[in-house]
Amino acid sequence: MSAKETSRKRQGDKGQGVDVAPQPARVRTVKEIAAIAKVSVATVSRALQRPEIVSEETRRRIHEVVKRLGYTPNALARNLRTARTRLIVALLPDITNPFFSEVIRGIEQVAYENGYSVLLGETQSNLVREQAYADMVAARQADGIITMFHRVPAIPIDGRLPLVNACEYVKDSAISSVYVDNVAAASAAVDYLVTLGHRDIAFIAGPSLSPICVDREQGYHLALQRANIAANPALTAAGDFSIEAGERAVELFLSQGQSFSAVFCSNDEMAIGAMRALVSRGLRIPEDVSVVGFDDIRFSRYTSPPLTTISQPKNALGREAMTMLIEILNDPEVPPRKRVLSAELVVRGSTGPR
Amino acid sequence: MSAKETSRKRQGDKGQGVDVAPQPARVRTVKEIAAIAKVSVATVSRALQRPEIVSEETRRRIHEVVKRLGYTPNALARNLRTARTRLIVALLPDITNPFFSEVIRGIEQVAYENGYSVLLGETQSNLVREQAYADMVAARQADGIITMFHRVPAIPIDGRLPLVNACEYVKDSAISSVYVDNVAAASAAVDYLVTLGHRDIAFIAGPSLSPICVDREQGYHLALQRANIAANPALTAAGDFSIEAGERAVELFLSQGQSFSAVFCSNDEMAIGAMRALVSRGLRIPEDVSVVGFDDIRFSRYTSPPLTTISQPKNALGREAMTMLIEILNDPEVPPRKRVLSAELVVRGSTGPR
DNA sequence: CGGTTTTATGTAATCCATTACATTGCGATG
DNA sequence: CATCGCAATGTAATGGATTACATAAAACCG
Repeated sequence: MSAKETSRKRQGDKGQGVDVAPQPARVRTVKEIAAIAKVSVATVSRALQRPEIVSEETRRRIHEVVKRLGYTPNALARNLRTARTRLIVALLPDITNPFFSEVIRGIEQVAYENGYSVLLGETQSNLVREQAYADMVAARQADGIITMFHRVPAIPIDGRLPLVNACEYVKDSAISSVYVDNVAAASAAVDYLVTLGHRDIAFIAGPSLSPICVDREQGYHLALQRANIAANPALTAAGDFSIEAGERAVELFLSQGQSFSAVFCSNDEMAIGAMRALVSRGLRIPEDVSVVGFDDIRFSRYTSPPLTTISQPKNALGREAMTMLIEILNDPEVPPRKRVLSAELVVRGSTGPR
Repeated sequence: MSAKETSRKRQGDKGQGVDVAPQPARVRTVKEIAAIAKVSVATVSRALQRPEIVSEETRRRIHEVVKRLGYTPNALARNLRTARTRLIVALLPDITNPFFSEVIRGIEQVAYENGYSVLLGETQSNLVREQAYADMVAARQADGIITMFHRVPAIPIDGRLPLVNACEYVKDSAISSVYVDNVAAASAAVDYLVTLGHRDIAFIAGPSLSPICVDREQGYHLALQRANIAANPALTAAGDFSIEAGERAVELFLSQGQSFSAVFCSNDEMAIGAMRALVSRGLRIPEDVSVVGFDDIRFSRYTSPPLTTISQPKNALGREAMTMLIEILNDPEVPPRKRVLSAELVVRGSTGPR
């Protein structure tokens, strides 16, 4: 390219006469396009933004130049001027967790339908990272943010904040959230185990910092109460949503000599870990122990036996979250709200009669 | 806050005298900060960018105002002016695929060490989406891009392009890539099966558009050749990397009455599907059929039996990709290069002697 | 045909921060 | 004491688009 340039001492030889510029070859701007197309910058901008208000002839000419030179408007300049980016950031603690992927798909569908793009940020539950991404909104690099964990980063924007909390929720009523009724879902799962005749039902909890986990535990207790079963505290173990945590919990129960015929887990990954630990101890699923998970991630269909679990409406959660965010973006006056969806039990092979 | 505001009819009562402005409450700009701190905009900018060149006293005053008003500089304006964003976009076809998550972690580590932030884009192998994200670079919303699929979107930036292709590669030598030696890895996997005494080894291929899949297939054939085994074309099936594809492939082999004692799969998810199909037909793993995957995703450790697979250096792939991208960003002159890492076989329970 | 819209385009202000260059004040040096 | 250098700060240009407002030409109308 630079070789070509030096050899092009005599310019304007490529037809058209004088208007073939010296081809500065660097990055293009509206100005250049305007000069080459022999119109003003305003017209170029219009031809690109609202083609219908530019005359057929001019529009064609401008588009030809734009295409020929491979011009892409500088989005920073545009966004600076218009004070909007049409970008939203979706934050999730862990992209590995298949639960989120469908939620994201829901977010992206609605975003796309409304002319927004979605960028993902993985926070690894790290407060600093959560804040760093949230700052993008304050710094005007994104219009809004959807968070999928139980903390809400501060966004120092006066007026209300363009944030929706999805899948989780925080008590603060100023924060819009979309999530499922975890108490109802968890108790439905345990109800089902009770129906199957189980009475010694273990529970593997999730991180207790997260309100949804507290709710799931509450649902578990609620169902036991309804069935007049006294909860055995030794049959509840704390976990952190990982496969390993599920394994450890079961090891713990077994090593303590606890007897139980069913385990309800706060998420599918822990259920997978639990199943693994049970099998490695020679127990059969579901003949000896029934296992129920929560979330219905894609892999839960492929465990052996396939996992009975609570299926969250993942796509709907995402769609709803994005819809709410767009509402907020369009009208800062809309009050924050909590939207609660319902989840349903999916019975597969990991549960059976006692 | 708004309640407080309305009650603050008489302003300036909070000490300091006249300089406590009427609190315009809208978005802050350097100008406002400068006015309140009684300095010029240049000094404010300096106090924030290079504090050391501003006098102790002034710096303190400015920082106080910045903090008090919750001022965040407009990143669009900054990036526009400085022509860099310190943002890079990492594109992956499918966030569900656990293979990528570790790669991304590697990317983020190096990015962070160098002051960059990473935004993720899921393309779902959709050309339009790939291009849309890539356009962010052309539009100056991001400095560079790492792609994790086998197509390279066009980025109409004159000069070289700030793009690194990771995990996959394209033939084009103008594109920098980081990937593993798939031929060697695949043949090592098959060599191992041969060592175990297997001779009827089936192969489930990945998308043939992807060069790495072609390489894996080539590795398979290479190993067979080395062992003087004639390849049976009926024992090769096409797949698309999904669990379902693995199931279908095995169903196909079995329904055709093919006899085989081992299956080598182009990725772990297909291997999981294959195992599932084998088990549901009553075959035991590894007693009746050995299964080998590729990638070593997190779940492969938790299948039953645990999957023998090729472990890609996922973190290193990510780190290396980001390192290369930073090199390119720092010096546009560095020539593109292909970096090939090696992968190793991890033997677990899904393989056994014939 | 004069006057009023409408359509197409241009001029210049604007968005907000960064930074080159200019200015000021002060201590150091000869 | 004049001069120089340096430190601290200010002034104004700049980045690249969008768009309010202005203007010119064309279309319309009675």
